[in-house]
Amino acid sequence: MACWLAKTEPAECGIADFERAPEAAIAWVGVRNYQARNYLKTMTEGDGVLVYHSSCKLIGVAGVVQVTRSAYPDPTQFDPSSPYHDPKSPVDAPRWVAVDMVFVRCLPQLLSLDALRSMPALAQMPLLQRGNRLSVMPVSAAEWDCVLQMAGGAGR
DNA sequence: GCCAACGTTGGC
DNA sequence: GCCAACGTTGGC
Repeated sequence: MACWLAKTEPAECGIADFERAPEAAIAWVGVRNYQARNYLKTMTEGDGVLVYHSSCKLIGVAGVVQVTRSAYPDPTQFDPSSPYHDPKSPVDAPRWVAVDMVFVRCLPQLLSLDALRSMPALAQMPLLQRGNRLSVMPVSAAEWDCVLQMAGGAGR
């Protein structure tokens, strides 16, 4: 199983939205960055994903979800009414992909950005690098364990 | 709302 | 293919 971290604005789609309907898969749409998209394409069913809340009051890792469907064309790219509409994406060769994810758990407490920065074991995470803007990024097994341990939970 | 960082666009 | 302009991200 591979591990990932995905950024989201909780006002739009946060861990609470997954928790609210724990049986329902949510489509992770709207990724419009090529590097992040390429990571999305390599996700497989069962992969774990740390949900990171950004652009909000409580910034940090808030929970864990799991991939239930690997990459498929992101429908919002063809929807003129969607904020993610991409008129330049060819219908016969979709530019952007989505994956489906399902709730696993909320962390007992949010792991703040400061807390993450305080851990030497996490210093290499792209998330913590200066100027980083990647919205989907790989997480090493060691980083994953570190994060969950900090959160007071079990490992993988 | 500010601003640094960085990706994308488009003219040449 | 270069590079300036522009837009977006995201913490503060």
